[in-house]
Amino acid sequence: MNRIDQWVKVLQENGCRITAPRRAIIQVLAESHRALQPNEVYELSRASYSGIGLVTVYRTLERLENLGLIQRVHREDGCHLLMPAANGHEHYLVCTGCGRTILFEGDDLGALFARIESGTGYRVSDHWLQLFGTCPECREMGQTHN
Amino acid sequence: MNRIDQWVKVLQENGCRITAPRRAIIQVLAESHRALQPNEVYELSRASYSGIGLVTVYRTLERLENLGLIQRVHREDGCHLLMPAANGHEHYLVCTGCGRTILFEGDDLGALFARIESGTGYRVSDHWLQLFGTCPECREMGQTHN
DNA sequence: CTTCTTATTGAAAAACATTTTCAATAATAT
DNA sequence: ATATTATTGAAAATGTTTTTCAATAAGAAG
Ligand SMILES: [Mn+2]
Ligand SMILES: [Mn+2]
Ligand SMILES: [Zn+2]
Ligand SMILES: [Zn+2]
Repeated sequence: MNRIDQWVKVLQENGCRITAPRRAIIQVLAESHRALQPNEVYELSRASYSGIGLVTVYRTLERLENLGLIQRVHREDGCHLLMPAANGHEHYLVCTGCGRTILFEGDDLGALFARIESGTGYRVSDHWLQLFGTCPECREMGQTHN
Repeated sequence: MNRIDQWVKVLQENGCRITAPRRAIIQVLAESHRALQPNEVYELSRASYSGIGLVTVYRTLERLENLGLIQRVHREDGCHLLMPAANGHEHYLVCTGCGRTILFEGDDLGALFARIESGTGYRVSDHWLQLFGTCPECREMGQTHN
């Protein structure tokens, strides 16, 4: 079962109606390998449903985020970019060249948390880790062009 | 030498003039233990310089950020909160109750980066790590009041 | 201290992003 | 088929950040 069908199913299970505008938005986001701004989602969605309104994009993004299907990706300039959500304990690695974003897991911060908790009196309940770097394609281009 | 004087010095060294509005803004930010929104900086600055304009706040924030004196703190809902910048390799730990933010260091992600690089072909150049939790004061209040 | 240069200021307007309102439409259950 | 009601897009409202511009004042120079 592909991601689009999964998302549609989740929406249906939560009493949402499946409409043409929503299908267009879901398709754009579910298949994107980089984080998109609301405005970009709007533009790209118009390819499959030209009559779509920007308002509907915002409303659908909110739904998808609340259902845990999409997630924010932060960047230096802003934090309103959206990507298919991570599964469980995964984090994003964002290419600073082209924006292509992949997921990774396996960070082990338990020891760090323990040390911080005993040293500061704070209790650590959540962490947010995001990596930046260069994807193979961008590095290759950089080497040949610069 | 306290932080306010340090910041003033850095500004002067970079050809900036020290004005009353700037002093007000610097004082607010340099002494804050939690991240502030531009609007909050504005309100708090009016205490020491009532005639200040919001525009000046935005302009000064940009300066301070460019000079590396303040830094953004990210939160679930937004990333436009500002704090005195970390020194070197430090990260923030934000209390989700009161917003009080402290710094820590000593995260060792080298092994993780190496594994990701060899596994994905990406090169990791930068990382953002931010922790969320509860400060001692908030935890105590939570226990007695709830 | 006085004069000069020019960075800085605040008001107002503009630009931009996001949310609310509302009547019309269409998805879904019956 | 029909009824219910979630969803839609246009328009207006809201909130945030930036730009424009003439007046001001900080700091350098004499
Ligand atoms: Mn993690
Ligand atoms: Mn680190
Ligand atoms: Zn890339
Ligand atoms: Zn707290």
